[in-house]
Amino acid sequence: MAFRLYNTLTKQKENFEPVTPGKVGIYLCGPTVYKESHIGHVIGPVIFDALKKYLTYKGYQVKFVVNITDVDDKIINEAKRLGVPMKDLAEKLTAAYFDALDQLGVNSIDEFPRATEYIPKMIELIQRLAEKDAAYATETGDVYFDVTKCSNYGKLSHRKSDDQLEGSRELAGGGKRNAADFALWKAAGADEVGWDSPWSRGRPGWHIECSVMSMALLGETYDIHGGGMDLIFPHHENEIAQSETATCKPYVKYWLHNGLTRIQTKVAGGEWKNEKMSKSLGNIRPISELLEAYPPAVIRYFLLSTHYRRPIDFSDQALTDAQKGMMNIYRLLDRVNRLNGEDVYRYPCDVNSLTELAHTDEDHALREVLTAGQLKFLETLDDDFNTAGALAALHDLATAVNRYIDRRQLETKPDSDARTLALQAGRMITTLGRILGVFTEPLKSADSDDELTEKLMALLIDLRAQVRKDKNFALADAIRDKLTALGIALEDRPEGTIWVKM
RNA sequence: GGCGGCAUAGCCAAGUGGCCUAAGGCGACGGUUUGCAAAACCGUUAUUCGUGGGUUCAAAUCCCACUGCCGCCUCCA
Repeated sequence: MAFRLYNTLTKQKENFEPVTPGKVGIYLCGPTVYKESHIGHVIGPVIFDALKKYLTYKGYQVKFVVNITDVDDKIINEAKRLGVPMKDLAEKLTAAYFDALDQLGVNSIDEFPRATEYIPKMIELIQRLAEKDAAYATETGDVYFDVTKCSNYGKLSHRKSDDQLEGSRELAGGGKRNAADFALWKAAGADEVGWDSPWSRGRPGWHIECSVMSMALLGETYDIHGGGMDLIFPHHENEIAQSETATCKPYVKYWLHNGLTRIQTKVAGGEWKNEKMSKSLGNIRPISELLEAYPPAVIRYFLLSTHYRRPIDFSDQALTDAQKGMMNIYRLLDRVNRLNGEDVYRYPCDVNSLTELAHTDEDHALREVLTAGQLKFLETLDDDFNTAGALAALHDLATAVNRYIDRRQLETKPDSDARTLALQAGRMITTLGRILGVFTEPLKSADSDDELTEKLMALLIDLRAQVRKDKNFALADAIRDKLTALGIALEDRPEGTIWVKM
Protein backbone atom coordinates (compact mmCIF):
# COMPACT_ATOMS: atom_id res chain seq x y z
CA MET A 1 0.00 0.00 0.00
CA ALA A 2 1.16 3.46 -0.77
CA PHE A 3 1.90 5.92 1.99
CA ARG A 4 -0.96 8.38 2.29
CA LEU A 5 -1.11 11.66 4.17
CA TYR A 6 -3.95 14.06 4.82
CA ASN A 7 -3.17 17.39 3.16
CA THR A 8 -4.84 20.46 4.66
CA LEU A 9 -4.47 22.18 1.30
CA THR A 10 -6.66 19.67 -0.56
CA LYS A 11 -8.64 18.45 2.46
CA GLN A 12 -8.03 14.83 1.57
CA LYS A 13 -5.60 11.98 1.93
CA GLU A 14 -3.09 11.90 -0.89
CA ASN A 15 -0.45 9.41 -1.96
CA PHE A 16 2.88 10.70 -0.77
CA GLU A 17 5.30 11.45 -3.59
CA PRO A 18 8.19 13.74 -2.76
CA VAL A 19 9.16 16.61 -5.01
CA THR A 20 12.51 14.94 -5.63
CA PRO A 21 12.33 11.15 -5.74
CA GLY A 22 13.97 9.56 -2.72
CA LYS A 23 14.38 12.81 -0.82
CA VAL A 24 12.06 14.52 1.63
CA GLY A 25 12.21 17.96 3.20
CA ILE A 26 10.20 18.61 6.36
CA TYR A 27 9.77 21.98 8.04
CA LEU A 28 7.97 22.27 11.35
CA CYS A 29 7.03 25.55 13.01
CA GLY A 30 8.96 25.69 16.24
CA PRO A 31 8.50 27.90 19.28
CA THR A 32 8.67 31.61 19.75
CA VAL A 33 10.95 31.64 22.74
CA TYR A 34 9.47 34.16 25.13
CA LYS A 35 8.04 31.87 27.84
CA GLU A 36 8.80 28.37 28.98
CA SER A 37 7.66 25.66 26.58
CA HIS A 38 4.49 23.81 27.37
CA ILE A 39 3.22 20.40 26.36
CA GLY A 40 1.73 21.72 23.14
CA HIS A 41 5.15 22.76 21.93
CA VAL A 42 6.50 19.24 22.00
CA ILE A 43 3.64 17.40 20.36
CA GLY A 44 4.70 18.62 16.90
CA PRO A 45 8.35 17.68 17.37
CA VAL A 46 7.42 14.24 18.71
CA ILE A 47 5.01 13.53 15.86
CA PHE A 48 7.29 14.80 13.12
CA ASP A 49 10.32 13.13 14.67
CA ALA A 50 8.40 9.86 14.48
CA LEU A 51 7.33 10.71 10.94
CA LYS A 52 10.92 11.34 9.88
CA LYS A 53 11.98 8.05 11.45
CA TYR A 54 9.23 6.28 9.53
CA LEU A 55 10.14 7.92 6.23
CA THR A 56 13.77 7.07 6.86
CA TYR A 57 12.76 3.47 7.52
CA LYS A 58 10.95 3.53 4.19
CA GLY A 59 14.19 4.47 2.51
CA TYR A 60 13.85 8.21 2.03
CA GLN A 61 16.65 10.60 2.71
CA VAL A 62 14.96 13.11 4.98
CA LYS A 63 16.01 16.60 6.03
CA PHE A 64 14.04 17.87 9.01
CA VAL A 65 14.13 21.54 10.02
CA VAL A 66 12.56 23.20 13.06
CA ASN A 67 12.86 26.94 13.49
CA ILE A 68 13.47 28.95 16.61
CA THR A 69 11.79 32.34 16.43
CA ASP A 70 14.07 34.39 18.63
CA VAL A 71 12.94 37.89 17.69
CA ASP A 72 9.37 39.03 18.10
CA ASP A 73 7.28 41.62 19.92
CA LYS A 74 6.43 39.19 22.68
CA ILE A 75 10.06 38.36 23.38
CA ILE A 76 10.94 42.04 23.42
CA ASN A 77 8.14 42.78 25.88
CA GLU A 78 8.95 39.85 28.13
CA ALA A 79 12.64 40.74 28.17
CA LYS A 80 11.73 44.33 29.06
CA ARG A 81 9.52 43.09 31.87
CA LEU A 82 12.30 40.92 33.25
CA GLY A 83 14.95 43.54 32.62
CA VAL A 84 17.22 41.23 30.66
CA PRO A 85 18.56 41.45 27.10
CA MET A 86 16.27 39.80 24.55
CA LYS A 87 19.06 37.55 23.38
CA ASP A 88 19.71 36.15 26.85
CA LEU A 89 16.05 35.38 27.39
CA ALA A 90 15.76 33.68 24.01
CA GLU A 91 18.88 31.62 24.54
CA LYS A 92 17.83 30.45 27.97
CA LEU A 93 14.42 29.34 26.75
CA THR A 94 15.86 27.73 23.64
CA ALA A 95 18.20 25.66 25.79
CA ALA A 96 15.27 24.51 27.93
CA TYR A 97 13.34 23.59 24.77
CA PHE A 98 16.26 21.54 23.48
CA ASP A 99 16.53 19.77 26.80
CA ALA A 100 12.86 18.77 26.67
CA LEU A 101 13.20 17.48 23.10
CA ASP A 102 16.26 15.51 24.09
CA GLN A 103 14.46 13.84 26.97
CA LEU A 104 11.53 12.97 24.73
CA GLY A 105 13.79 11.19 22.28
CA VAL A 106 13.36 13.81 19.57
CA ASN A 107 16.78 13.36 18.01
CA SER A 108 16.18 13.51 14.27
CA ILE A 109 15.99 17.26 13.71
CA ASP A 110 18.79 18.25 11.36
CA GLU A 111 18.72 22.01 11.74
CA PHE A 112 17.34 24.59 14.14
CA PRO A 113 17.66 27.87 12.24
CA ARG A 114 17.19 31.01 14.32
CA ALA A 115 15.29 33.96 12.96
CA THR A 116 18.01 36.42 13.99
CA GLU A 117 20.51 34.59 11.79
CA TYR A 118 18.42 35.10 8.66
CA ILE A 119 17.62 38.81 8.77
CA PRO A 120 19.52 39.67 5.55
CA LYS A 121 17.70 36.90 3.69
CA MET A 122 14.39 38.18 5.01
CA ILE A 123 15.17 41.65 3.75
CA GLU A 124 16.01 40.10 0.37
CA LEU A 125 12.67 38.36 0.18
CA ILE A 126 10.79 41.50 1.14
CA GLN A 127 12.66 43.34 -1.59
CA ARG A 128 11.62 40.72 -4.11
CA LEU A 129 8.04 41.29 -3.05
CA ALA A 130 8.44 45.05 -3.21
CA GLU A 131 9.73 44.77 -6.78
CA LYS A 132 6.50 43.01 -7.66
CA ASP A 133 4.52 45.70 -5.87
CA ALA A 134 3.26 43.05 -3.45
CA ALA A 135 4.99 44.75 -0.54
CA TYR A 136 4.72 48.39 0.36
CA ALA A 137 6.19 50.58 3.06
CA THR A 138 4.20 53.01 5.18
CA GLU A 139 5.32 56.42 6.35
CA THR A 140 6.36 54.97 9.71
CA GLY A 141 8.73 52.48 8.09
CA ASP A 142 6.57 49.41 8.45
CA VAL A 143 6.27 47.12 5.43
CA TYR A 144 3.12 45.21 4.61
CA PHE A 145 2.21 42.43 2.22
CA ASP A 146 -0.66 43.36 -0.09
CA VAL A 147 -2.97 40.35 -0.07
CA THR A 148 -4.76 41.49 -3.21
CA LYS A 149 -1.54 40.70 -5.12
CA CYS A 150 -1.96 37.05 -4.26
CA SER A 151 -4.83 35.77 -6.36
CA ASN A 152 -5.48 32.63 -4.38
CA TYR A 153 -5.06 34.07 -0.91
CA GLY A 154 -7.03 31.85 1.44
CA LYS A 155 -6.44 28.57 -0.37
CA LEU A 156 -5.04 26.78 2.68
CA SER A 157 -7.51 27.92 5.30
CA HIS A 158 -10.30 27.78 2.72
CA ARG A 159 -11.69 31.15 3.54
CA LYS A 160 -12.25 34.26 1.52
CA SER A 161 -10.69 37.23 3.19
CA ASP A 162 -13.68 39.46 2.49
CA ASP A 163 -15.93 37.25 4.60
CA GLN A 164 -13.69 37.50 7.59
CA LEU A 165 -13.27 41.14 8.01
CA GLU A 166 -16.70 42.29 9.02
CA GLY A 167 -15.95 44.18 12.18
CA SER A 168 -13.52 41.64 13.52
CA ARG A 169 -10.08 43.03 12.89
CA GLU A 170 -8.59 46.23 14.11
CA LEU A 171 -6.42 48.05 11.65
CA ALA A 172 -3.44 48.06 13.95
CA GLY A 173 -0.49 50.00 12.67
CA GLY A 174 -2.50 52.06 10.25
CA GLY A 175 -1.48 52.81 6.70
CA LYS A 176 -2.54 49.44 5.39
CA ARG A 177 -4.03 49.15 1.94
CA ASN A 178 -6.28 46.26 2.91
CA ALA A 179 -7.41 45.13 6.30
CA ALA A 180 -6.00 41.64 5.73
CA ASP A 181 -2.52 42.88 4.83
CA PHE A 182 0.10 41.63 7.25
CA ALA A 183 3.42 43.01 8.41
CA LEU A 184 6.62 41.88 6.73
CA TRP A 185 8.77 44.39 8.58
CA LYS A 186 8.16 46.51 11.65
CA ALA A 187 10.02 49.69 12.51
CA ALA A 188 11.73 49.46 15.89
CA GLY A 189 11.36 51.85 18.78
CA ALA A 190 14.46 53.75 19.82
CA ASP A 191 15.25 51.45 22.73
CA GLU A 192 14.40 48.22 20.91
CA VAL A 193 16.56 45.76 19.04
CA GLY A 194 16.65 46.45 15.35
CA TRP A 195 18.41 45.77 12.10
CA ASP A 196 19.00 48.26 9.32
CA SER A 197 16.87 47.83 6.24
CA PRO A 198 15.94 49.91 3.19
CA TRP A 199 12.74 50.95 4.97
CA SER A 200 13.67 51.52 8.60
CA ARG A 201 15.73 50.20 11.44
CA GLY A 202 13.42 47.44 12.55
CA ARG A 203 12.65 43.78 12.91
CA PRO A 204 10.88 41.17 10.81
CA GLY A 205 7.16 40.53 10.97
CA TRP A 206 5.96 37.23 12.29
CA HIS A 207 5.54 35.06 9.19
CA ILE A 208 8.52 36.00 7.09
CA GLU A 209 11.09 33.97 9.04
CA CYS A 210 9.43 30.65 8.28
CA SER A 211 9.26 31.33 4.55
CA VAL A 212 12.86 32.44 4.40
CA MET A 213 14.43 29.80 6.58
CA SER A 214 12.51 26.88 5.15
CA MET A 215 13.25 27.87 1.56
CA ALA A 216 16.89 28.55 2.40
CA LEU A 217 17.35 25.07 3.85
CA LEU A 218 14.88 22.98 1.88
CA GLY A 219 14.44 24.78 -1.44
CA GLU A 220 11.73 27.02 -2.84
CA THR A 221 9.39 24.05 -3.23
CA TYR A 222 9.59 21.38 -0.58
CA ASP A 223 7.56 18.44 0.65
CA ILE A 224 6.09 18.74 4.10
CA HIS A 225 5.29 21.71 6.30
CA GLY A 226 3.81 21.00 9.70
CA GLY A 227 2.47 22.80 12.71
CA GLY A 228 -0.45 23.04 15.06
CA MET A 229 -3.95 23.52 13.65
CA ASP A 230 -4.02 27.01 15.12
CA LEU A 231 -1.33 28.07 12.67
CA ILE A 232 -3.34 27.38 9.52
CA PHE A 233 -4.64 30.92 9.59
CA PRO A 234 -3.10 33.37 9.41
CA HIS A 235 0.46 32.08 9.81
CA HIS A 236 0.65 29.39 7.15
CA GLU A 237 -1.73 31.18 4.82
CA ASN A 238 0.57 34.17 4.93
CA GLU A 239 3.66 32.05 4.44
CA ILE A 240 2.14 30.67 1.26
CA ALA A 241 1.13 34.12 0.05
CA GLN A 242 4.50 35.76 0.52
CA SER A 243 6.53 32.75 -0.66
CA GLU A 244 4.57 31.94 -3.79
CA THR A 245 4.20 35.59 -4.75
CA ALA A 246 7.97 35.96 -4.51
CA THR A 247 9.03 32.75 -6.24
CA CYS A 248 6.08 32.06 -8.56
CA LYS A 249 6.50 28.42 -7.55
CA PRO A 250 4.43 26.16 -5.35
CA TYR A 251 5.77 26.60 -1.82
CA VAL A 252 4.89 23.34 -0.06
CA LYS A 253 3.40 20.12 -1.38
CA TYR A 254 1.87 18.64 1.78
CA TRP A 255 0.55 20.69 4.67
CA LEU A 256 0.18 18.63 7.85
CA HIS A 257 -1.50 19.98 10.97
CA ASN A 258 -1.64 18.32 14.32
CA GLY A 259 -4.53 18.65 16.78
CA LEU A 260 -4.12 20.96 19.72
CA THR A 261 -3.40 19.97 23.26
CA ARG A 262 -6.28 20.55 25.57
CA ILE A 263 -6.31 20.79 29.28
CA GLN A 264 -8.96 21.19 31.91
CA THR A 265 -9.47 24.81 32.82
CA LYS A 266 -11.66 26.22 35.53
CA VAL A 267 -13.91 28.83 34.00
CA ALA A 268 -15.94 31.54 35.64
CA GLY A 269 -18.76 29.90 37.57
CA GLY A 270 -16.47 27.18 38.89
CA GLU A 271 -17.06 24.69 36.10
CA TRP A 272 -14.33 22.76 34.36
CA LYS A 273 -13.95 22.42 30.68
CA ASN A 274 -11.35 21.18 28.24
CA GLU A 275 -9.81 23.86 26.15
CA LYS A 276 -6.72 24.63 24.20
CA MET A 277 -3.63 25.07 26.20
CA SER A 278 -2.05 28.38 25.33
CA LYS A 279 0.08 31.04 26.84
CA SER A 280 -2.57 33.69 26.45
CA LEU A 281 -5.23 31.62 28.22
CA GLY A 282 -2.85 31.18 31.10
CA ASN A 283 -3.60 27.49 31.45
CA ILE A 284 -0.25 26.14 30.40
CA ARG A 285 1.46 23.21 31.97
CA PRO A 286 5.18 23.60 31.44
CA ILE A 287 6.83 20.63 29.82
CA SER A 288 9.54 20.67 32.49
CA GLU A 289 6.96 20.01 35.19
CA LEU A 290 5.59 17.06 33.27
CA LEU A 291 9.00 15.58 32.58
CA GLU A 292 9.64 15.50 36.29
CA ALA A 293 6.36 13.77 37.04
CA TYR A 294 6.44 11.11 34.33
CA PRO A 295 9.14 9.20 32.49
CA PRO A 296 9.63 11.01 29.16
CA ALA A 297 9.01 7.76 27.31
CA VAL A 298 5.49 7.73 28.75
CA ILE A 299 4.77 11.21 27.44
CA ARG A 300 6.06 10.24 24.01
CA TYR A 301 3.96 7.08 24.02
CA PHE A 302 0.91 9.04 25.14
CA LEU A 303 1.30 11.58 22.37
CA LEU A 304 1.60 8.84 19.78
CA SER A 305 -1.34 6.86 21.15
CA THR A 306 -3.80 9.31 19.58
CA HIS A 307 -3.96 10.05 15.89
CA TYR A 308 -1.96 13.22 15.25
CA ARG A 309 -4.85 15.21 13.77
CA ARG A 310 -7.05 14.81 16.83
CA PRO A 311 -6.90 17.11 19.80
CA ILE A 312 -5.41 15.40 22.81
CA ASP A 313 -6.60 15.98 26.35
CA PHE A 314 -3.91 16.02 28.97
CA SER A 315 -4.69 14.84 32.47
CA ASP A 316 -2.91 12.86 35.11
CA GLN A 317 -5.48 10.13 34.66
CA ALA A 318 -4.75 9.89 30.94
CA LEU A 319 -0.98 9.77 31.49
CA THR A 320 -1.25 7.20 34.24
CA ASP A 321 -3.43 4.98 32.06
CA ALA A 322 -0.98 5.33 29.19
CA GLN A 323 1.88 4.40 31.45
CA LYS A 324 0.07 1.29 32.64
CA GLY A 325 -0.58 0.21 29.09
CA MET A 326 2.97 0.86 28.10
CA MET A 327 4.25 -1.15 31.05
CA ASN A 328 2.61 -4.27 29.62
CA ILE A 329 5.05 -4.19 26.75
CA TYR A 330 8.05 -3.27 28.88
CA ARG A 331 7.27 -6.20 31.20
CA LEU A 332 7.19 -8.58 28.26
CA LEU A 333 10.53 -7.24 27.02
CA ASP A 334 12.01 -7.69 30.50
CA ARG A 335 10.62 -11.19 30.52
CA VAL A 336 12.39 -12.27 27.35
CA ASN A 337 15.57 -10.63 28.61
CA ARG A 338 15.46 -12.71 31.79
CA LEU A 339 14.76 -15.79 29.75
CA ASN A 340 17.84 -15.34 27.61
CA GLY A 341 20.20 -13.23 29.65
CA GLU A 342 20.26 -11.05 26.56
CA ASP A 343 19.44 -7.47 25.66
CA VAL A 344 16.27 -7.34 23.60
CA TYR A 345 16.84 -3.66 22.82
CA ARG A 346 20.32 -3.99 21.45
CA TYR A 347 19.87 -5.79 18.16
CA PRO A 348 17.06 -5.78 15.61
CA CYS A 349 14.93 -8.81 14.93
CA ASP A 350 16.64 -11.36 12.71
CA VAL A 351 13.70 -12.29 10.52
CA ASN A 352 15.41 -15.27 8.92
CA SER A 353 16.04 -16.85 12.29
CA LEU A 354 12.30 -16.89 12.95
CA THR A 355 11.95 -19.58 10.31
CA GLU A 356 15.09 -21.45 11.32
CA LEU A 357 14.13 -21.62 14.97
CA ALA A 358 10.50 -22.63 14.47
CA HIS A 359 10.01 -26.38 14.97
CA THR A 360 6.70 -27.04 16.70
CA ASP A 361 3.21 -25.92 15.67
CA GLU A 362 3.32 -23.42 18.50
CA ASP A 363 6.55 -21.99 17.11
CA HIS A 364 5.14 -21.66 13.62
CA ALA A 365 1.99 -20.06 14.96
CA LEU A 366 4.07 -17.44 16.77
CA ARG A 367 6.06 -16.78 13.64
CA GLU A 368 2.88 -16.17 11.70
CA VAL A 369 1.51 -13.81 14.33
CA LEU A 370 4.75 -11.86 14.22
CA THR A 371 4.62 -11.51 10.46
CA ALA A 372 0.99 -10.46 10.55
CA GLY A 373 1.66 -7.98 13.35
CA GLN A 374 4.54 -6.43 11.47
CA LEU A 375 2.36 -6.05 8.41
CA LYS A 376 -0.45 -4.50 10.43
CA PHE A 377 1.96 -2.08 12.08
CA LEU A 378 3.35 -0.86 8.77
CA GLU A 379 0.07 -0.76 6.89
CA THR A 380 -1.55 1.22 9.67
CA LEU A 381 1.21 3.81 9.54
CA ASP A 382 0.86 4.02 5.78
CA ASP A 383 -2.68 5.27 6.24
CA ASP A 384 -2.12 8.88 7.25
CA PHE A 385 0.52 7.95 9.82
CA ASN A 386 -1.86 6.28 12.24
CA THR A 387 0.47 5.81 15.18
CA ALA A 388 -2.39 4.88 17.50
CA GLY A 389 -3.26 1.88 15.37
CA ALA A 390 0.40 0.94 15.07
CA LEU A 391 0.85 0.90 18.84
CA ALA A 392 -2.18 -1.38 19.09
CA ALA A 393 -0.34 -3.82 16.81
CA LEU A 394 2.56 -3.84 19.27
CA HIS A 395 0.18 -4.78 22.08
CA ASP A 396 -1.12 -7.65 19.99
CA LEU A 397 2.43 -8.86 19.54
CA ALA A 398 3.25 -8.58 23.23
CA THR A 399 0.22 -10.67 24.11
CA ALA A 400 1.22 -13.29 21.55
CA VAL A 401 4.74 -13.57 22.93
CA ASN A 402 3.52 -13.82 26.52
CA ARG A 403 1.12 -16.52 25.46
CA TYR A 404 3.92 -18.36 23.71
CA ILE A 405 6.19 -18.26 26.74
CA ASP A 406 3.34 -19.52 28.92
CA ARG A 407 2.28 -22.35 26.60
CA ARG A 408 5.82 -23.53 25.98
CA GLN A 409 6.58 -23.12 29.69
CA LEU A 410 9.88 -21.55 28.77
CA GLU A 411 10.54 -20.23 32.27
CA THR A 412 10.78 -23.73 33.71
CA LYS A 413 11.90 -25.77 30.71
CA PRO A 414 15.15 -24.78 29.09
CA ASP A 415 14.56 -25.05 25.38
CA SER A 416 17.28 -23.02 23.82
CA ASP A 417 15.74 -22.61 20.36
CA ALA A 418 12.34 -21.68 21.77
CA ARG A 419 13.88 -19.15 24.13
CA THR A 420 15.81 -17.62 21.27
CA LEU A 421 12.62 -17.51 19.25
CA ALA A 422 10.97 -15.61 22.11
CA LEU A 423 13.91 -13.22 22.14
CA GLN A 424 13.60 -12.64 18.41
CA ALA A 425 9.88 -12.08 18.89
CA GLY A 426 10.68 -9.47 21.53
CA ARG A 427 13.09 -7.92 19.08
CA MET A 428 10.32 -7.70 16.52
CA ILE A 429 8.54 -5.40 18.99
CA THR A 430 11.59 -3.24 19.68
CA THR A 431 12.48 -3.16 16.00
CA LEU A 432 9.04 -1.87 15.07
CA GLY A 433 8.90 0.41 18.10
CA ARG A 434 12.20 1.97 17.11
CA ILE A 435 10.58 3.17 13.87
CA LEU A 436 8.46 5.49 16.03
CA GLY A 437 11.09 6.05 18.69
CA VAL A 438 9.36 3.99 21.36
CA PHE A 439 10.65 0.95 23.28
CA THR A 440 14.19 1.81 22.31
CA GLU A 441 15.62 1.19 25.78
CA PRO A 442 14.49 0.07 29.24
CA LEU A 443 12.09 2.48 30.92
CA LYS A 444 13.93 4.90 33.13
CA SER A 445 12.02 5.98 36.18
CA ALA A 446 12.06 9.60 37.20
CA ASP A 447 14.25 8.83 40.21
CA SER A 448 16.95 6.33 39.48
CA ASP A 449 18.00 3.71 41.97
CA ASP A 450 21.36 3.76 43.58
CA GLU A 451 23.56 0.80 44.24
CA LEU A 452 22.64 0.65 47.91
CA THR A 453 18.97 0.22 47.09
CA GLU A 454 19.82 -2.65 44.78
CA LYS A 455 21.84 -4.36 47.50
CA LEU A 456 19.21 -3.83 50.19
CA MET A 457 16.49 -5.20 47.95
CA ALA A 458 18.61 -8.24 47.16
CA LEU A 459 19.09 -8.76 50.87
CA LEU A 460 15.38 -8.51 51.65
CA ILE A 461 14.44 -10.84 48.84
CA ASP A 462 17.03 -13.33 50.02
CA LEU A 463 15.75 -13.27 53.60
CA ARG A 464 12.19 -13.62 52.43
CA ALA A 465 13.14 -16.63 50.30
CA GLN A 466 14.54 -18.26 53.44
CA VAL A 467 11.38 -17.76 55.50
CA ARG A 468 9.25 -18.97 52.59
CA LYS A 469 11.34 -22.08 52.44
CA ASP A 470 10.59 -22.58 56.13
CA LYS A 471 6.89 -22.09 55.32
CA ASN A 472 6.74 -18.99 57.50
CA PHE A 473 4.29 -17.38 55.10
CA ALA A 474 3.02 -14.88 57.62
CA LEU A 475 6.43 -13.24 57.83
CA ALA A 476 7.04 -13.55 54.09
CA ASP A 477 3.75 -11.86 53.34
CA ALA A 478 4.41 -9.16 55.91
CA ILE A 479 7.66 -8.29 54.15
CA ARG A 480 5.85 -8.16 50.82
CA ASP A 481 2.96 -6.09 52.16
CA LYS A 482 5.26 -3.57 53.77
CA LEU A 483 7.21 -3.19 50.56
CA THR A 484 3.94 -2.72 48.70
CA ALA A 485 3.14 0.11 51.09
CA LEU A 486 6.46 1.66 50.10
CA GLY A 487 5.56 1.39 46.43
CA ILE A 488 7.60 -1.68 45.63
CA ALA A 489 5.96 -4.77 44.18
CA LEU A 490 7.46 -8.23 44.53
CA GLU A 491 6.80 -10.88 41.93
CA ASP A 492 7.59 -14.49 42.78
CA ARG A 493 8.48 -15.95 39.41
CA PRO A 494 9.62 -19.43 38.47
CA GLU A 495 13.20 -18.18 38.12
CA GLY A 496 13.14 -16.24 41.37
CA THR A 497 11.70 -13.11 42.91
CA ILE A 498 11.95 -9.78 41.15
CA TRP A 499 11.01 -6.34 42.39
CA VAL A 500 9.58 -3.40 40.53
CA LYS A 501 8.66 0.09 41.55
CA MET A 502 5.02 0.90 41.02
C1' G B 1 -21.59 37.33 12.57
C1' G B 2 -18.19 34.25 9.01
C1' C B 3 -15.24 29.65 8.43
C1' G B 4 -13.61 24.81 10.00
C1' G B 5 -13.20 20.34 13.07
C1' C B 6 -15.11 16.69 16.33
C1' A B 7 -19.18 13.40 18.69
C1' U B 8 -17.49 5.32 18.84
C1' A B 9 -18.38 0.95 25.51
C1' G B 10 -17.61 3.18 32.68
C1' C B 11 -13.01 6.06 30.77
C1' C B 12 -9.12 6.77 26.72
C1' A B 13 -9.03 5.51 21.59
C1' A B 14 -8.55 3.02 16.20
C1' G B 15 -11.74 2.26 12.22
C1' U B 16 -14.45 6.85 7.54
C1' G B 17 -19.03 2.53 2.02
C1' G B 18 -19.12 -4.48 2.32
C1' C B 19 -13.17 -8.29 5.81
C1' C B 20 -17.25 -4.11 11.56
C1' U B 21 -22.61 -8.77 15.14
C1' A B 22 -16.43 -2.23 15.64
C1' A B 23 -8.83 -2.83 16.98
C1' G B 24 -5.86 -1.62 21.17
C1' G B 25 -5.27 0.47 26.22
C1' C B 26 -7.26 1.62 31.30
C1' G B 27 -10.99 -0.14 34.64
C1' A B 28 -14.44 -4.12 36.21
C1' C B 29 -16.01 -9.26 36.72
C1' G B 30 -15.17 -14.72 36.27
C1' G B 31 -11.40 -18.78 35.36
C1' U B 32 -6.16 -21.00 34.91
C1' U B 33 -1.62 -20.41 37.59
C1' U B 34 0.33 -19.30 42.80
C1' G B 35 1.31 -21.39 49.79
C1' C B 36 -1.37 -16.60 49.21
C1' A B 37 -0.33 -12.63 46.04
C1' A B 38 1.86 -10.17 41.87
C1' A B 39 2.79 -10.94 36.84
C1' A B 40 1.04 -13.75 32.69
C1' C B 41 -2.70 -16.40 30.03
C1' C B 42 -8.09 -17.59 28.85
C1' G B 43 -13.09 -15.63 28.95
C1' U B 44 -17.01 -11.72 29.78
C1' U B 45 -17.66 -6.25 29.51
C1' A B 46 -20.79 -1.48 22.28
C1' U B 47 -26.00 -6.31 17.53
C1' U B 48 -23.92 -0.75 18.08
C1' C B 49 -21.08 4.08 16.55
C1' G B 50 -24.61 12.19 19.52
C1' U B 51 -30.28 12.71 17.73
C1' G B 52 -33.78 12.55 13.61
C1' G B 53 -34.39 11.82 8.48
C1' G B 54 -32.41 10.36 3.54
C1' U B 55 -29.15 7.90 -0.43
C1' U B 56 -27.52 2.69 -1.34
C1' C B 57 -28.28 -4.24 -2.56
C1' A B 58 -25.01 -2.58 1.71
C1' A B 59 -23.55 3.22 6.27
C1' A B 60 -20.06 4.13 12.41
C1' U B 61 -18.39 5.42 7.46
C1' C B 62 -22.02 9.37 2.08
C1' C B 63 -26.09 13.53 2.14
C1' C B 64 -29.54 16.86 4.97
C1' A B 65 -31.36 18.85 9.55
C1' C B 66 -30.81 19.26 14.73
C1' U B 67 -28.05 19.08 19.51
C1' G B 68 -23.47 19.40 22.13
C1' C B 69 -18.23 20.33 22.45
C1' C B 70 -13.75 22.47 20.36
C1' G B 71 -10.82 25.64 17.20
C1' C B 72 -9.83 29.82 13.75
C1' C B 73 -11.24 34.93 12.12
C1' U B 74 -6.17 39.15 17.41
C1' C B 75 -0.88 36.43 19.76
C1' C B 76 -0.59 31.01 19.68
C1' A B 77 2.59 24.53 18.53
